[in-house]
Amino acid sequence: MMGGLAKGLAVIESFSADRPRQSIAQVAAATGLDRATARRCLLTLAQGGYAEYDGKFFTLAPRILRLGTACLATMPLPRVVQPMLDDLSDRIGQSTSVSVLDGDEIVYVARAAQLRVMSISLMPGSRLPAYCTSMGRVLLAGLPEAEARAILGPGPLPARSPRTLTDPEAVMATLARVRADGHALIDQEVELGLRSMAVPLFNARGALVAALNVGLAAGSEPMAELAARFGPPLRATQADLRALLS
Amino acid sequence: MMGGLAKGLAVIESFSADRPRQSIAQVAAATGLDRATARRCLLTLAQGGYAEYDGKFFTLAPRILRLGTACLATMPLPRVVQPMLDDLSDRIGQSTSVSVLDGDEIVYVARAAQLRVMSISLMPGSRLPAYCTSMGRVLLAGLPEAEARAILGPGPLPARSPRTLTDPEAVMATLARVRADGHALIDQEVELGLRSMAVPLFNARGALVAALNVGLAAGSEPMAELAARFGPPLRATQADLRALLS
DNA sequence: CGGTAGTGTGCGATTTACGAACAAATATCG
DNA sequence: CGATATTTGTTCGTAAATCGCACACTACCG
Repeated sequence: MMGGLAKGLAVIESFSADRPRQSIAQVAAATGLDRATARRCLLTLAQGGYAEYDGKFFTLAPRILRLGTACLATMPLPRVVQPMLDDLSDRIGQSTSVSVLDGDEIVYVARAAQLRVMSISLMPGSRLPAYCTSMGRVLLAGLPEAEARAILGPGPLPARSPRTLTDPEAVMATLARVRADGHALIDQEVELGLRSMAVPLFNARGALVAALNVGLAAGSEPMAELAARFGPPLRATQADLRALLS
Repeated sequence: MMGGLAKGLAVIESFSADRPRQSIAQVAAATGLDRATARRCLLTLAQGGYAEYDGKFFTLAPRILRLGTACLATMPLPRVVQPMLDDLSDRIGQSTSVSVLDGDEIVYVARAAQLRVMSISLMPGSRLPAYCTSMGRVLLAGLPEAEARAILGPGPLPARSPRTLTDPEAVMATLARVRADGHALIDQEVELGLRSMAVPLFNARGALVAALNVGLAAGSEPMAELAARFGPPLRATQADLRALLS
């Protein structure tokens, strides 16, 4: 309906860690927009304080963060779960997180970090693919089979580690298991040395709204023991949050 | 130049923690746009997956976070400082943060939390006013006097606690002190029970690019001791980062 | 010097935004 | 309870904006 707005948002999204500084032509190429249009978008962003221009390259300004945090702030989820996440994390001595599904990715909305075991640093707003993460499996398991299959696509899925399941049907099979168990276990599929366990978070009406997980360094213990150790505290937090989530 | 984009961004910013769900008319009132225009913006956002519409109210969708995180990802700052922040936080056993200045607010770009002492939860993208925070004082002290005074405005500044300095000239006086000391100390000005100390972060060319702070619960010790205890580790990290920042 | 890549600037055709008007829902009040 | 106000959502015609193309200009290189 409003082309200009959609184009401008696409321009913002064209910036990433790989391309923090872009020229007009680069943005035009990345977004498929005409150079003149990209220029107008970028100048508008610069005028609004959302971007900076040194005459050659454009950079996003901190003001852009207002857009994202407006969303985080509007979600009651982070505010409600953060205290319980901190508490849970303290009790079990491991990092815990809450995420929601956005397309084929999970988006972290809250996190209580303990020890750094991952190579990348996760924070609210960070994204990981759904198919190879414990929270992603939990969230996919809550969808109708056809929808989950559509999100996974025809495959093969990118192997983030040697242990990643790359066949969509293999992932679909784990989803059935997740539904039966009420939790998902991931053993070094997203990154070698990292294991995690996730449970779904339901609201008071019983709808699946998010996932809660614990991540820890891979050890020698069998995965079954992991479920025995972290299942109870996770389920306790899950139950506590059930009444608090709308 | 591109009115539609600017209006759409204003619509996104009109959402906040206080107003997570807004009707068309509410958005129109908050942004000063015509109802028809606000409607087009919102429908465009919904069509792009940035917002959700239940026929009555609009809500921002997680996809919006892509815009903000696109910016965080483009900033080399978070990636560079996060490991050193974690390390520093472990060594001194307190929460540490890095922020940059955006207008009259500081924006957190990285954070290593230890114990929760503040009533609000801070995360990358969070904002606080500059005038009453240690990092804000450091960043204001790096500006020309006239600019700092312009940002502070005519006053009086809102008193976030009984100890908040509300007179812009009083704040300006502390800035001179900050320049002389090379650090800023804040004693419960942003919130009762919370103290903090900040140092500036310079890049390799000597330009002020951010501020680094440590926050801790207020105790009985004099503020001077705080400077003696945390000054050395803060300055060590400050020096380590100097070469890494461009 | 010619080629390449990038930027800035008109200029029609098209699209969009504005404002008012209409329809529907909600609130107010006798 | 029913009728009138008031607010909200939607539609529509017109005026003004943008879009995409084309061309001129600069800088950089072989």
